[in-house]
Order: sequence, then C-alpha cells, then structure tokens
Amino acid sequence: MENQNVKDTVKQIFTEYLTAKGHRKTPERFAILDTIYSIDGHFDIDSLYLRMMEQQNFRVSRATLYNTIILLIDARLVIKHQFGNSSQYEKSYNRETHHHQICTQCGKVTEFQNEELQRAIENTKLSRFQLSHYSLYIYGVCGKCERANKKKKKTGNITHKKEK
Amino acid sequence: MENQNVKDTVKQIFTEYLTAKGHRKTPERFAILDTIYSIDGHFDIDSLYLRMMEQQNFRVSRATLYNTIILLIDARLVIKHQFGNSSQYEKSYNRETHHHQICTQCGKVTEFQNEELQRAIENTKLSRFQLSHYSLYIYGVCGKCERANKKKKKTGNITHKKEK
DNA sequence: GTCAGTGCAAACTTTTTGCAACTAC
DNA sequence: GTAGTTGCAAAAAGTTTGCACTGAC
Repeated sequence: MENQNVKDTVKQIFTEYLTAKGHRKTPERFAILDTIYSIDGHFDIDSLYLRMMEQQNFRVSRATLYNTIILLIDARLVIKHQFGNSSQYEKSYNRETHHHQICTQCGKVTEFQNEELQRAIENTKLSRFQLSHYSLYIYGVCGKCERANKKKKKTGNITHKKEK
Repeated sequence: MENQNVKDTVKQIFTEYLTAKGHRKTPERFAILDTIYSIDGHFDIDSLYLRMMEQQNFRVSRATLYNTIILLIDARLVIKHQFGNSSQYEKSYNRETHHHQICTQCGKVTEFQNEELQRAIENTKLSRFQLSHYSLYIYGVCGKCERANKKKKKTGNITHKKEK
C-alpha cells in the first residue's frame, strides 16, 4: 500500500529528527504525524484537532498541535501557508510541487502544477540565501464568483463572502 | 517631485473608485491613502496607525484603517500579504513587480526582481480564473543566520527568533 | 435631513504562555 | 528520578462587530 509506505517513511524521518534534536518520541507526536499524512490538501489547526478526535479517536490539546507542527515544519515534513485568517498547513514529503490559486471573493484555494513555472522559480539565483521552499499564490476571481458577479452587476454592493 | 505625482494620481484613482462605488470621500480615507503612499516597503495596521498619529498628526481608529484598506485593495491601490502573524500591506500603484524572500529564522523579508520569473508567472494559463495579482514567497535561511548557525553548530538547540 | 462612515469598546478568533501533572528516557 | 511534554485555562494579538455620534452628500 503506497500510502502506508509514505507514512512509514515519514515516521522514520521524524524519529531520526527527534533523536537528532534530543526531543522525546511521544505518542502524541506520532499520532499527529500520522493524521496529517492521511489528509489530502490543506488543513488548519482546528480541523486537525477535530479530525484526530473524531476519526482517530485521539485526544490532543491544541497547544500540543501547535508545538508539534513547529517540529514537523522544522523537520521538513509539513509546510505552512497563510492565505485566509488562520494558518493552513499541508504535508510536504513525497508531494508534487504545486502552486496555489486563491479566489479573493469566496476564498477557495485550488492547486495547480506547471513545470515551466517550477523550473523558473528553482533556477532563480538568490545571493546569500539558502532556499528551502517557496509558495506561489495567485489571486483572482474564480469562474463561479465571476458568473455570480455578472448577475448582480447593477447593484454597487461589494459581496464579501466570509472566507473559511 | 516624482513622489507627489504618484500621490496625486492615486488620489485621483481612489476618488474615481469611490464615486463609482457610491462611497463617500471622507478626509480619513484620503489621509490613509496619502500616508500609505509615503511608506516604502511593507507595513501592518499597527505601524500605519502609529505613523499616522506621529508623523501626520492624524488620528484614525484602527477599525477605520481596516475598513479603508479593504477599499484600497479593491481599488487595486494596495496589496495584502500574509507572512508572519499579522497581515502586511504595501502600496501597489506604480511599483515594479517584485518577489519576496523570507528568512525562516529571523523573519527578515527582502524584495527582489526577476523578469524571467515574472514573465513565467504572467504567462501561466489558468482556466476559469481571472488573475488579479500574485505573490511569490521564497523561504530559506539568509546569509546572516547561516553564518550564525555555523558558529553554534555543536549545540543541538533550535534558535527560534521571534518574527515581527 | 439622511444615511454612510467613524470611533470606541466589546466580542471573537487564532495563537501563545504559565503552570501543575505526567511520562519518556 | 528528572527534565521535556502535555493539557488546561488564561492571556495575548489581530481583526471584526454593534452602536451611538458625526459629517458628506
């Protein structure tokens, strides 16, 4: 099972990371890692909290989630994004590089891939800077909102749908 | 004076925007626009608040700053970023397109330009999506932190300087 | 004169922190 | 045994909201 392989691998990476840094290997940390690697796409702390509770039946405090995520980011197993109000995260091991397209009206985030773009970014020469990762956010209006706008064009109202 | 020209132009754009949207032309709104266009680089709401108070001697509430910034973003005169904890903004009219290089250790943000990159991004075909603007954030370790790390490599400590 | 806009304070949301209890080592 | 971790609750930080007052139109 491909998915299980990835989980095993990241568990091993995390174990090595914890050992190297002199951190403890607590059950909470591995449960969090496991849950994160069963999520496709983005998630925030709250949805992770709920998912662990409901689907994995594992109760951790939000404080521990925040603490552990910092370690996972440092271990390069998780990437942090900041689109809307709350921080969004995603697993990063064994994932294809992708970019983000964000609708400024409804807040919907779509991923897309583009090799040329990827190459251009990675080939960028940066002086005195050790590149670790990057995020490209493209903002605009998605097709759905675009159509919705055309319908109610007469009114001068700004429609601000709540993100999230 | 080049800078004054820009200020006059954006004031005119904003005036037209407000008229078109049926919003009022209040002194607060123009004072905020003027202050923003006298700032080079990024700022957050709090520093804008303080700057208006101290340097322009103009007192506005934070609520008004938030309200007005939304209008300015909609009028395409300001761009919003989300690096650290609080939202960062910057003027966008008449500014060269640039990208951001962020040090994950000290949080320092540096701007850089790269035409090839810019072209690659702008040429990206997005289906059913009306591009408005984009942000490329490149994360890594800056030269300064890199050197600092080498010095204290023996200790296994993670140095987490507070961003902001 | 009217209603959009403002200031203020309270509310809300997300994240951080202090501390007692717990447990990996 | 003991220091690193956890959970909890309180605090902090950033942003939004409700409401009375003000002023642009």
